[in-house]
This record gives sequence, structure tokens and C-alpha cells, in this order.
Amino acid sequence: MRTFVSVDCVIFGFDGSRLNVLLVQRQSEQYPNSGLKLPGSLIYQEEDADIAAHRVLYELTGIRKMALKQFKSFTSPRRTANPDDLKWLEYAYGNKIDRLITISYLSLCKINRRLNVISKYKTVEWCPVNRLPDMPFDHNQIVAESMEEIKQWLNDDQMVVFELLPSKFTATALRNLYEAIRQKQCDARNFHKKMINMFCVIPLDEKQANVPHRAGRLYKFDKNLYKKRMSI
Amino acid sequence: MRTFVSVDCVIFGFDGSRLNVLLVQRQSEQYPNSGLKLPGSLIYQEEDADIAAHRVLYELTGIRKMALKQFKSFTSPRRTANPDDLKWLEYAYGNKIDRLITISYLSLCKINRRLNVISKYKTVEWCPVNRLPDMPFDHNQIVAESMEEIKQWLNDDQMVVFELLPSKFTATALRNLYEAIRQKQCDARNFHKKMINMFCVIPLDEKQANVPHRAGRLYKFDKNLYKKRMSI
DNA sequence: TCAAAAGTGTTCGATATACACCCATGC
DNA sequence: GCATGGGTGTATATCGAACACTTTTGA
Repeated sequence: MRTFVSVDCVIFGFDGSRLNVLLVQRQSEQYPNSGLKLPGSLIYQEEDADIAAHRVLYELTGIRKMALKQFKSFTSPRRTANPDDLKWLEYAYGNKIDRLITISYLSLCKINRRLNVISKYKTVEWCPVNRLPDMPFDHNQIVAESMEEIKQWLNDDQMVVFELLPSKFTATALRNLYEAIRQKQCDARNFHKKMINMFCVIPLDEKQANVPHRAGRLYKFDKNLYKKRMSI
Repeated sequence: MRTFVSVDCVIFGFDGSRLNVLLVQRQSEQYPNSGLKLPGSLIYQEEDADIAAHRVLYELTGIRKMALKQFKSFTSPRRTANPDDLKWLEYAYGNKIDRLITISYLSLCKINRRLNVISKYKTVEWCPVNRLPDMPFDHNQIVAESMEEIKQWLNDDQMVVFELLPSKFTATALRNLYEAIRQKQCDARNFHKKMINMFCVIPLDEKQANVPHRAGRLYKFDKNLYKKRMSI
């Protein structure tokens, strides 16, 4: 009985109105189940899971520092019940694998960052979280549970939202992001007040361009100010 | 390279003033590092981690239903760095193990429950969380991180405290428990008001006995009332 | 001039905090 | 009668929720 342990990363991006997840396509069409899946990897001998997750992110995006959080292990013996998935594992890792346990990570990425795909994936694409394809293993379930986790993360630390926004953003973008994560609407007026009260959100003298209506003001998040004012 | 996956359980109990953790002593004195440790087990072939954790709890206490929550995987290659720990693993499981990853669980138990120890442990004992011995592997770190986790759990669901209290309890016991979990004091008067406002905490016509001061009223938690009033 | 979103203030109720006194009991 | 903790009430501050109208701009 050969048990292997992997990490899988649910990488969220925000396109201004919807949450997206970064999916990859496995390298060969000639093997079954070559559709989209979560990026992941076996954990190497000398790595712990955090290192392995950082490596997956780096190989996928070229980015070394990204917000990252371990959130749950998926261990059902039935997660490799599909023989096609097992065949793919054997092909991809050159090992006979009986059981695969995965430690899943939640990660946040600015969706407009240029991605330098270093690894062997054929395609890498952002996919709206409510339009996901059927994925192998229990990857659909992992994404579903990661939605709860990101909500929780936002509660613990409001500042995580800025990992998902471009450096300049509108009040509406920020509000849409909150609404996408919390999965409920909120009052735009009250939201605006609260945003203004966050001392680390700085209004700029710039406005949106190319919008078919009154242009909104742009804001930026001042991380250093936040750190300074939030430490004792 | 043989990687194995285990579960370890941090079982909390509350003695009226302090949080305690249930520790076990490994079965043989003739093997090194036979001191106290967290109860745990390798995950068996047909089990997922949740089932394995339930099994560990059952073998340890005879209790089948206990509040239980997966909270983190510990995966450092260095967690089995101590050769004594490796020797013990080999003795206990009859396998050569190179690497051991553990999925840790947080669990809550009424401390005065009679424990029916079914498994092979020599001793099983409650140990105050701030007086823990040095334990093998990274068990001390696991307990430390579980303190954060239980705090979080309390925030998500206030009702978990009642898993730690006897069926009848005083206002002071409840407050001490909150304080122990949150690790800070709170105003007894305001706390009392909030407790009274929890519709599912029912005052009884009974009082404490054998206390060297005015006896406090006993209360009970009505779980059914809670469920009824909290569902749509 | 119309459509679409931006931006702005006030009121109200709920909740959290701070704080001081009397009560019951065992010793 | 005194020490110890039990039990209650009031005032204040803060926060979030509800809510309507005017402004800007591009089409």
C-alpha cells in the first residue's frame, strides 16, 4: 500500500465582479481525464507542505510571494476511485500510487498579473468560480470548501482583500469583492463610509477611464501605513 | 521512502478553572521516549482521516460522539528528526517509517466523564494546558496551535462551550471557560447579562453545594431549544 | 435628455462597556 | 461580623442598518 501526499492550491483572482480560480490542463491529451484541474504536486522528500505549495505557485506563476494559507486535508480513500485519475497519476509521477491524500491551500492573486508559467502545464486559465468544469479527484469539492475558507479569512483579516485588487481600484470594485466573498449584497452608502474610515485606503486624484457613465475615483491601499498603525 | 499519515487528537477538557488536554503514555517503558504524548494513530487503509480520529477517540474514551474538528496538517520532514521517536514508531507499528505526516484534530470532552480506555495505553491523564510536559514529535507545537483554533471555534459557534461543561453549571464556570479560551478576563456583570439573554441557557432551581460562600445558581444548556430556534 | 453609476448625511436601534451596590453563606 | 463570591441596574459610547436625493458623464 503506497500512500502519497500532495498539495493542491485553490488560487483566487478577482476580475472586478466575480471570483475566479486558476486552473491548469494536464500535459497530455493522450491520457484520460486531461481536462482542467487544480494546480498541485506531490510533496517532495525534503519539503514540508508549505514549501511544496509555494513551489507549485512559483512554477505556475513565477511569483514567489503570494498570500497562502493551508486550509484542509482531503483524505477519503475514495478520492482516487476513478481509474482514469489513477492512470493519470501513474503517468504523471511514474509511480504506482494506491492512495493519494492532499493538503489543500488557499491562495490569492491579482488577476491581471502576468503569469510566467515555468512548469509543464499545457494551459493555465482563470475560471469563474460559479462556472467550474467537472474536475478530477475531489477538486470540485475542494473549491467549494475553499469558498467558506476565504470568507473566514476575510473575517479574520480584512486586509486580505487587497491581495486580490490591482494597486488602484474603485470603491465599487472593493465592494463587489466583499460581496463576491461574502456572497451577499451590502448597502453601497454604508460601505463607502466604512471604506473611507479605513485609514489605510487612500483616495487618489485619479478617476476611472473609458466607462460609459460617471467615472469613479481611484483608491490605493497603503500597506506600510497599515502595518505602522497596527503594531503596538 | 515510506511516508505514513497519522491523526493526532488534542482533546480539551475544562476543570472549572483551567483548560486541560488528555494525554496518553505509550505502552512500554523499555522503549525510549515513553513519556506523555497526544493520542493518535496511523490512518488505516479503508479510513479517511475523520474516521481515524473518531476511532482514536473511541478507543481512548469509549465515547462515540464527541465534538471534533480537523484543524491542521503538520508535515515538516524534521518532525521525526529525533531517532528515539523513530524507534518508537517502528516498535509501535512494526513498520520502517521514514516520514510521518500528521493531521491534527481538536476535540472537546466533558472532563468528568468516565473514560473507558479500550486501547493499549498504559496511562491516560488530563494535563493543564499551561503545564504540559515535553512531548515527542511536534506535539507541543500542535497543542499550542490548537489554542488558537479553539478560540476561533468559539467565535464561529458559541455553543461549543457547552461541550466542555457538565450538564449543570454555574455562571462563574461558564465565564471562567470563556476566559480560559479567550485568554482574557471579562466583566462578570456584563457577562451575566449576556448569558441570561442566551435563550438556550436555562436557570434551574438548584444551587451549588459545599462552597465556602454564597452558593451560585445552576444553569443548563437546552440543545433542542437552540436547534429549534436557530433553524429557519 | 436619458441611462447608469458615483457620491453624500441623518436617524435609529442594538450592542458593548464601564461602573457600584446589596445579598447570601460559611467560617 | 467578616470575607468571599453571587447577583442586579443604569448610563454612555460605538457601531451597523436603513434610507433618498443630487451629480457626473457618455451615448
